[in-house]
Amino acid sequence: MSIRVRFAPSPTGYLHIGGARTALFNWLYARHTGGTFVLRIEDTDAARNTQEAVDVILNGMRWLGLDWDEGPLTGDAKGPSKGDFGPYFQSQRGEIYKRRVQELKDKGFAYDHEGAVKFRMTREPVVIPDIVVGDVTRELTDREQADPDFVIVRSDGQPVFHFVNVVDDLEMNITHVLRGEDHLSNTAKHVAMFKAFGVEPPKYGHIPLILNIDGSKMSKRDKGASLNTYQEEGFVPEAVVNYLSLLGWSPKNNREKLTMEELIQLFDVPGILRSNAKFDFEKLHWLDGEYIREMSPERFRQLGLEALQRAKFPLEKFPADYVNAALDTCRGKVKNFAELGPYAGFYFADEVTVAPEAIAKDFTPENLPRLKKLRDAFARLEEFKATNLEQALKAIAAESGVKAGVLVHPTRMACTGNTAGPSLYHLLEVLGKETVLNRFDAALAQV
RNA sequence: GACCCUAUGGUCUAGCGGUUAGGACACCUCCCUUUCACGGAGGUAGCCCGGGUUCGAUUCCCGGUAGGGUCGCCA
Repeated sequence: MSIRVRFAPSPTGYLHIGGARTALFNWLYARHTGGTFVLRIEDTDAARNTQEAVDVILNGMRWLGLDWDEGPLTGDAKGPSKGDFGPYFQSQRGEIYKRRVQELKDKGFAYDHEGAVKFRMTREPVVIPDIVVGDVTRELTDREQADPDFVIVRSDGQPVFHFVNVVDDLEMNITHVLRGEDHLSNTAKHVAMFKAFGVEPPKYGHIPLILNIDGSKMSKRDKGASLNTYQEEGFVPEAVVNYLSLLGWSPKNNREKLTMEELIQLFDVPGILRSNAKFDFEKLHWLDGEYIREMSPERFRQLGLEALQRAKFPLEKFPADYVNAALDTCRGKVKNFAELGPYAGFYFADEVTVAPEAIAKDFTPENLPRLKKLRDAFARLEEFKATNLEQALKAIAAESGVKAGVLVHPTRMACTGNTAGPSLYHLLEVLGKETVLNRFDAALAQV
């Protein structure tokens, strides 16, 4: 029988990074096995569900490259979808739930209670077969012993999560459920309901949670908890996917960088770990840098352009060739596109600021004559090209009896306002003679 | 309070009775170099604790401790 898995997020207005990882694992499992990946929107809590909130999820999934075989085509609950098991919005499945509630009542597993409907839960310990952690025998807690039954339909007529989740998995023929470990305890309820329906439950696999770096639970407000921040801060989606795949799963061969194709090939349930993982921003940052360095020049230009536009640089004031040339000097230098603004901002500024401390350090009285000579040598250059610039600077350094660095640092500071940046000679070429001389003069005037 | 899961350097992890405990991020040193980044060489740092089982435990069992999760007419 073909494997059918699903990702069933609730439209809360953002896509939690842990939810994205859950989606990824399910997607990888479907692709690895040649199965079907279903996207179902759990919007039973009508009050806080909006089309915008659903779009956030769809956009996030698409950004990561996780396509679904069945599910909504738009964020509109009443809109089009694909697949034979719809509707894929729970808000549209009311009739199915009504029928299933009646079935439970008829079988004696459900009863009315003060306007709500409750499920008659077993009083015995429930064995939860879990393909990740093994069989888990779940005993009733003290509170559950006092009242084991739980509400499946609210008094306002709305069915609750535990019930619709089970009904949908059943109706949609879901064979495997990979979900966060926070659902493990509740799975006893789900298993009991499947039994009440007389149906074998799907194979459950509870994957470990993603925690903050300090070990606390990563909740909505924590930095980096929303996938959206990675989209907005210019991360490469492949890097995010790669990093996420390494949290709670291991290829077990010391590989760190894996393409989507490799992930699909290697991903399997036995590789899923059992312990929670802390989100290490530094490692994601490293991976992002790897992907940025290896991407094509064209894509680097494109993503770099978008990042600079987000950062509100007045790019329209510059020729496209200039912007591209500027971007090209940054390739292999930044590990994240959000760094591009501070790194390359001097290309698009009217003037740069050179800190007084930098003037004091680099533009010393003894260095001043050399810098003036350099400035004039630059001014005399017919062709303002990197090779010529390098030649000129090294010639001045040689005849002055100093290392190139003595001239390089002040020049960089004068032209960019920074101590680090793209290759000096190349950035000077891009900046052009006029700008370089202007900035040189402005810095010299500060001495 | 009860129930459940987990436990290898700071972080992600390999390991599945005998290993100099391996890799990656981060950090430190050096080399390369026009800065940074990259690359190269090296380094600091780890099996939570206590009992068993065994000739031998990081590895198996039990207990403790710690972390996380769950017990909603939220999902």
